[in-house]
Amino acid sequence: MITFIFVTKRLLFDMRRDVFQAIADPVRRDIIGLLSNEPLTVNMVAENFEISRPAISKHLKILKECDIIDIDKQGREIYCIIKPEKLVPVFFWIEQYRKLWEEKIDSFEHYLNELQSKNK
Amino acid sequence: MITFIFVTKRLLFDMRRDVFQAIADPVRRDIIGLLSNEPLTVNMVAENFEISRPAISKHLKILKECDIIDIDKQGREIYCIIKPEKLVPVFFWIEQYRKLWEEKIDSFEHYLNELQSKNK
DNA sequence: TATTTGTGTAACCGAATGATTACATTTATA
DNA sequence: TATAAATGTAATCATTCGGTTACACAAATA
Repeated sequence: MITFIFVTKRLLFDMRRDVFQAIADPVRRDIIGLLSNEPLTVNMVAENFEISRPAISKHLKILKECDIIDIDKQGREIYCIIKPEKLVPVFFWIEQYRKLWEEKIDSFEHYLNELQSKNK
Repeated sequence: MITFIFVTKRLLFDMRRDVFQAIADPVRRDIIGLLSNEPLTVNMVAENFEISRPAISKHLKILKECDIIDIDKQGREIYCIIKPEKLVPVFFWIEQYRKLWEEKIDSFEHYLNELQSKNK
């Protein structure tokens, strides 16, 4: 019985649940955008999209599992509150490549400048 | 016949292919990390992972489709070259929430300082 | 108390993901 | 030229994703 529960849990929770997964979907990025202004109930979030409310519920569930949002139950309404600090790992991951792309963009601009001065 | 080709193309290319999708997978993030040091051949990339070479080939294909890497064919070897500037949209997306998380972290630090001074 | 409202979730579906093995193709080399 | 090496890809598989509709349930309200 214990084994059964364990296996079930493993199957149910073996999916990747990290912030990179959370922001991979455009709908979830939009939800994050909405919640960054103010906490919203599930229905208020859903109003901003064409897809069904249960679909939004599922996206919110994934955001919860990735710990990007907290919930605050007020009676029968559930407010979703963003935890912006959970995005920081993405910032650090991307930041480590900043030097790389700045070099590349700089060298491209340098190339353009060279080209322009030659054509004068 | 034309219809058939069209439908096939649509089915084959309807998947999300953007930089957020590219970095959603941990293996692909590691590949980006490797390639940020130097261009590597497919086999050289694959040596760094436990999974099969075809699996790596597929990840590289996705990175190509997301335009994160370029390829440089040298005889029978294919070098993968990173295009770090393609990560910039992620940087801008995440950067817009910086103020939000800094405020939150600041207020938490303020709270800790208050707590500490009261316990003196 | 009966009903409406806000929300979650189960069942289902088609497509994508991420892996495998087996095979094809091109290029270098013995 | 025969073989080895580097790579891509087809076929297959189990799982996840992202959506739907239908239903359940608790809380507010008429």
